Amino acid sequence: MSLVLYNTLTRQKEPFETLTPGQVKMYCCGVTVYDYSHLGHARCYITWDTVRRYLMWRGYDVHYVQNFTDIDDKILNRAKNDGSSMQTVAETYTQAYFEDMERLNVLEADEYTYATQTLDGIQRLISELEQKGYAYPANGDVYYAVRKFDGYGKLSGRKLEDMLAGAGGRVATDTGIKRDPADFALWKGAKEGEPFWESPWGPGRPGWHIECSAMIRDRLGDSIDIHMGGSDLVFPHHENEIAQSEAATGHPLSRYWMHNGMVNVGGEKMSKSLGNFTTIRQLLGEPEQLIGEGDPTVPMSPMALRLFFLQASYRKPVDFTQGAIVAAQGSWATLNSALLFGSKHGSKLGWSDVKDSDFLNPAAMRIDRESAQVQQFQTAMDQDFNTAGALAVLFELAKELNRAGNLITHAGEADTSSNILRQQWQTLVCLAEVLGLKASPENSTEADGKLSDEQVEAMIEQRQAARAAKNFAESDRLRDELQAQGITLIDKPGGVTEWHR
RNA sequence: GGCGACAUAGCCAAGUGGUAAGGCAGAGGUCUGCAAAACCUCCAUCCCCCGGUUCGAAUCCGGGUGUCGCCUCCA
Repeated sequence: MSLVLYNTLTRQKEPFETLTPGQVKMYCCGVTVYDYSHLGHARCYITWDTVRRYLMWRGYDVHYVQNFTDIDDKILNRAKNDGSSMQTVAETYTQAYFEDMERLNVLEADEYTYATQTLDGIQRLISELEQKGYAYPANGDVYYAVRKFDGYGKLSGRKLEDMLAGAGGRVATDTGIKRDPADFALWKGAKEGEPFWESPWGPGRPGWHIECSAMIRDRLGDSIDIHMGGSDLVFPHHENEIAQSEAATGHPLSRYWMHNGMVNVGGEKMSKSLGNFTTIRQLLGEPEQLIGEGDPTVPMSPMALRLFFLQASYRKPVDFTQGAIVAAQGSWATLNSALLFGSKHGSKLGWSDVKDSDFLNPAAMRIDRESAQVQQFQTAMDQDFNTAGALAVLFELAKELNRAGNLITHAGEADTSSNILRQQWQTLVCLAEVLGLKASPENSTEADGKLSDEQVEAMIEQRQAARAAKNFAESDRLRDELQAQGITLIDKPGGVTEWHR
């Protein structure tokens, strides 16, 4: 049984074979840091974080590199608007990106690269392309001569002739400088007042596509295993990367190319240019705000957002709607309460290690890799990272654990043995970890520390008295008041009322 | 105009030849002063439409219809 993944380059699923056995070199196209990240970015980096986590779980030694585009016209424009500098804008939104990703439980890359720190590599690569006849200077710019590269179009499956035929007037505008309208800039000469770097072609800044080619070469070598990014990058960005890198090195840039589907709103792609985007922090609330989950100003928890994306196939577009938020929140509540099973019921089940520091640490858990659940999980994930199929395993475990937990709470004991529950719980925690899902703290514990047990008991007594006097309005009022504090009452036969937070 | 993707229950969604996973929501029952909680049970004769191949198709082939993406910055 082996891992199979969909390769955009060949348009089919292929068995995963690395260049070096047991090692994976992967590169992900990062963000251009000129604004807060939106849900499209969230999906992208959650997707590749999950792929990375799964490859690690499968035993691969993974080296994951991601870039920040911190030289770009949009950053420049933003700086002009804000009366700021390109560097300040870039640093602000790079920091914001890290904050957002941390909340979404996206692991940090092994290495981050920045265009501003790759100028040498970029210039070396452009020089090389120039020497080999793939690049030519013009008016202070340097362009890549697309027609010199035989494989141009192999990733996106298009022919130059087709593209130009249908593109209308859009590509014809700057033909005065370019030799061919499809040629793209490797280096852009600086205009008056723009930041610049010195180069053999005069002061200027790198084009967008060249930085990825240079960074990959610098950090990972001529060929890598997986290159990934949003499906909107297939053309021209990734196509151009291939043209640049392969013309220079003579080796395939990447063995596999993977692309995630877009996030849609009302059936249309979420994007900056359409203005229909929701930023991650708009949806989740500002990161510095510490708000209880019951607070209506926080409509979605980070893990629910992550789960929302994982419930769909990473390659298909997803529609982001209010209904989707609600459904994902509900789904997450189910998984979350099961993930908390150990902390909540472990001591009642006689687990002696509940207080150990590693009790909740999946890395310290020994689960049975041969168990039916783990095998089902792996079979799903091996099939091009079928996270939706994998989640079915988690939900089955979660439903059983929640049922057992409810029995413990309401009946005093579960009808499943402590050992089996422990195995199920640890399996759930470990598999959830592979998908980057981790328990959020119980919503009531912190927020409702105001009421002591004694106060609760006192109120229950008052309510019992009201009930005895058939003053149900008063008894219901007391129940509601307690419920508002996160305390649930359970009336049992015989006039006994139990409660839990 | 060129290239490509998708169409499965109220909603989301897995499944690529062997008779429809899972989630959300919903319904009924037990219980209850009511409500809530809990537990039990139910929820696609069918996979956009029309043909074809096959013992057998949501799954393969042909033809439609619809939606979306890329071809300009984009995750």
